[in-house]
Amino acid sequence: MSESSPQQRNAETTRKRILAAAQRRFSKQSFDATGMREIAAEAGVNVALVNRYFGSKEQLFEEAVAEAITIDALLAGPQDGFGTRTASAMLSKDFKYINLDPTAAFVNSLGSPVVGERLRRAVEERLLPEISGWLGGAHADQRAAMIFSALLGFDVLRRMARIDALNTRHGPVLEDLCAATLQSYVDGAPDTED
Amino acid sequence: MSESSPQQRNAETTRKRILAAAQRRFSKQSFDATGMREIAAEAGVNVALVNRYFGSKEQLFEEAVAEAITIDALLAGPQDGFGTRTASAMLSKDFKYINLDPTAAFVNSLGSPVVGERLRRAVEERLLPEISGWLGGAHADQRAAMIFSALLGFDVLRRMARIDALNTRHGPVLEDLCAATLQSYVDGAPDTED
DNA sequence: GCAGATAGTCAACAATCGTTTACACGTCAA
DNA sequence: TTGACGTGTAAACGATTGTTGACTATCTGC
Repeated sequence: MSESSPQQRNAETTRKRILAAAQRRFSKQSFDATGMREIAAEAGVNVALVNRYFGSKEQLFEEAVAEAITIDALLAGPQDGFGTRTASAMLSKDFKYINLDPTAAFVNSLGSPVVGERLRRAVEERLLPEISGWLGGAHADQRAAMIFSALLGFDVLRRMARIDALNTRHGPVLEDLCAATLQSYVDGAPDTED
Repeated sequence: MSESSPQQRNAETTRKRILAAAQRRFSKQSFDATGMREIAAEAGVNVALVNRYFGSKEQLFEEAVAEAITIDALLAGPQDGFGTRTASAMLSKDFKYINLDPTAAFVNSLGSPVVGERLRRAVEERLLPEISGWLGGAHADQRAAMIFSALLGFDVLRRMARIDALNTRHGPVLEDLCAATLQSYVDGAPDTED
């Protein structure tokens, strides 16, 4: 391919190709795990060129995610039925609440590839069964996972990302919101035939 | 300190000291960002000894998190009021749903330090205001953050950790659970005076 | 007090990282 | 056609990584 069509020189096009490659890699691997040479190879250019256009790996990353972060699709439409609509979207095969690869761009952009499997097994084989057994009832596995997901998402934003809206000074409001959600997983097994 | 008390030799004690140091570091930094020499220094031993006791960095990590993962405290007590109780705990200053540092041990164990701030700002300054403005009403910032937290936690577990209970084949159940939660954030501003 | 085993250190390994410097190619104006 | 500028490459830099083999120090049992 690259030999038959020698790829005419164009700075702007090349820059975009590098940025797209960076977005793809950062969506699937952590910042640390992603190498400059890896990005350059995917873009079909030399490593030095990446540094030339973006200065450093950090600046490249910043530009890559800045362009990819938007949530427009989910906010299109009326507020009635948002929950149903979004829940449906969340379960769709290629769900994207931010561009490219959803949570990956946020969380997986941190993270080492080899670590994933280790943590996955610890959660799946030890933590969730514990909650699930404690819950009992129909769809206990799903409800257990939802509880852990609520804990996880909340804590990631509040403590890791230090989102101000989740600061302790808003405690009363947040407690009410969390309480209702969590209790609903404990009490309510949804009456769905599965 | 270490000169006045020459630290008598004890393999078992030293091993535990290394493991504790590893847990502390992995709780605060990513797997990649944490170096063997860093752990060894915190444990007060030579790098080579860490490899000698644990074989490799991966094995050390696995043993470190395996010991730290438990959720006992939250499951102690009746199911009535679990939501209220857990929500309260989530907001407490030193909340731990797994030992040491909560979500950090799960998510931060993936991740690069320099990346955190970049993502944090992207979410806080662009994503959340967008949702918040769309929501309107009281405590819109908190409700927006809760929505994103639900998205994040769910997607991390389902797609990154590939938790089986959240597999698409359980779609109907999960959709009901997610829908109720998400819609509650859209409709309901809790009637708390703040 | 003296082997011998165990606990721990030192130094170097090979690999990979992000980055930079020096150079070659391609294109366009004169 | 030639010079010059912008695009791209090649190669090496220094630093740091996880890991290993040879070595030293300490402790234990005789």
